[in-house]
Amino acid sequence: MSLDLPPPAAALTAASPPRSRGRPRKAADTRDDGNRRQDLIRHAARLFRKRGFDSTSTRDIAAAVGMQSGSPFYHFKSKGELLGAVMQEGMQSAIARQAQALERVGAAATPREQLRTLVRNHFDILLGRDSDFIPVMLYEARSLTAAQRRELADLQARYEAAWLPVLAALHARGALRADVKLARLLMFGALNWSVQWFRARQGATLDELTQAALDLFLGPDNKGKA
Amino acid sequence: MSLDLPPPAAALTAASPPRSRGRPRKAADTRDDGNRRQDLIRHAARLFRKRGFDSTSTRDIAAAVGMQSGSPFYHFKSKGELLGAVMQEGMQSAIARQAQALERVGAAATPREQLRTLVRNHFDILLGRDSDFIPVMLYEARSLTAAQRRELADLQARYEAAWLPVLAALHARGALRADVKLARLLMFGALNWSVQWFRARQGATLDELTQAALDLFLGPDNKGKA
DNA sequence: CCTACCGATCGGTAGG
DNA sequence: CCTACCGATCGGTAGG
Repeated sequence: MSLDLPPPAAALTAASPPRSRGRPRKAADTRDDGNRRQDLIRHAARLFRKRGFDSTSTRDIAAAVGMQSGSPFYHFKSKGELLGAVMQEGMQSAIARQAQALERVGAAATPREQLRTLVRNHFDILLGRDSDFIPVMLYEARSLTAAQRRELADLQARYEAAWLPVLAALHARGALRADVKLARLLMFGALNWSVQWFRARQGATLDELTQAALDLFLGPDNKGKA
Repeated sequence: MSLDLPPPAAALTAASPPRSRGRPRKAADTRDDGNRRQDLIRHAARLFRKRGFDSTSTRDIAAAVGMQSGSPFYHFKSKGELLGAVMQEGMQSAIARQAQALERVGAAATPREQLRTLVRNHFDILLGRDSDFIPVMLYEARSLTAAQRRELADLQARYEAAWLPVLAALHARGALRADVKLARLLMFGALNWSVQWFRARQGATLDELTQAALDLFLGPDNKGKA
């Protein structure tokens, strides 16, 4: 599948440093194998989000990481595989962060607090630091092949799985009135659409957003403070 | 701005009918001026929705209406203007349909019934018959120029204006707990995202969707039937 | 609205 | 990972 050649140590910036002469150093334990690949994924995510998959050329991406136009294809078989890598990495990170957030709040928390945790974490993934991967996944899915979509489906199902028991518990105690399945779809829409209008450093904070979403989705909290 | 030549009467289909010979009939009062232009807008909307703006070529659109590759540019100065026309037409139609729906339900209706009308109409515009225009506007806005965006902003503001007093009334009587401004953004997201997952002829109907949305957004209806 | 075309861009590749 | 390139596609235009 992938090429066998290890990537040569590359240090190419605006003012290129003097080329090392003589015999290249032997393959050390710390070869920067994945660094360039990661650079490509990260910059591709940023450009795909900003301009869309179709409007971003592989040349744009190469230039962003300081490569020549053909070089991304040393790391990825095609532009589409680079898109798939962005989404895969985004979902894996999202799942990990979601698990950590739930662990932090604890299993003894009320369903309401668990939902707050999920919503707050979701906003962070969509709008916080390094938040290009999931928006790309949400808004550029059309450019995936059927096979790529299948590969992602499993990760997405894992991410969504954490929501259903929380919503079911809220439904059982009357805090969530709508059908659980439709409620999840509508709620995800409310959150995911924030990518279109939220601007950091202007308007609401992520905490305020989270509060507004909970206020909208759940009736008043009739067991505790006002 | 636009060319002065009236478009010749064109009747080109798969099996082209015999060409009319002799002198073309004189310019009648009913010249099919706008028909071809409308055809282009309608088919462009369908293709833009299905494949996206960037992945749809002007050749695709021309072929869909039975034209040659260069002919769309007789009707539109550029591909981007065709996109703008799709969105303009979509918004004008949406505003008209929303006004009719509100008229039908009547000003004496409760805020809850007015919101139901707005939501149901919005779903119809997004997911019902001839529902390509607004999804294109929602999901291809990135391809617009700044000038086009400004032209659309006025229409969008008019469409949104109908929602705010209804939401304010619901907020005033405690049925809507969240901040009105954020609530509108979150609600629009919940509705607009349905474009991504709703499949007609499978799953819920638009009426069921509307009910679920109202259940989610508003507390229980504590003045009337259960 | 068609015919015939241009210039630019793009994804991708061979060969080192 | 770079160099040098290819073939295809695309938006758009002149001229009728």
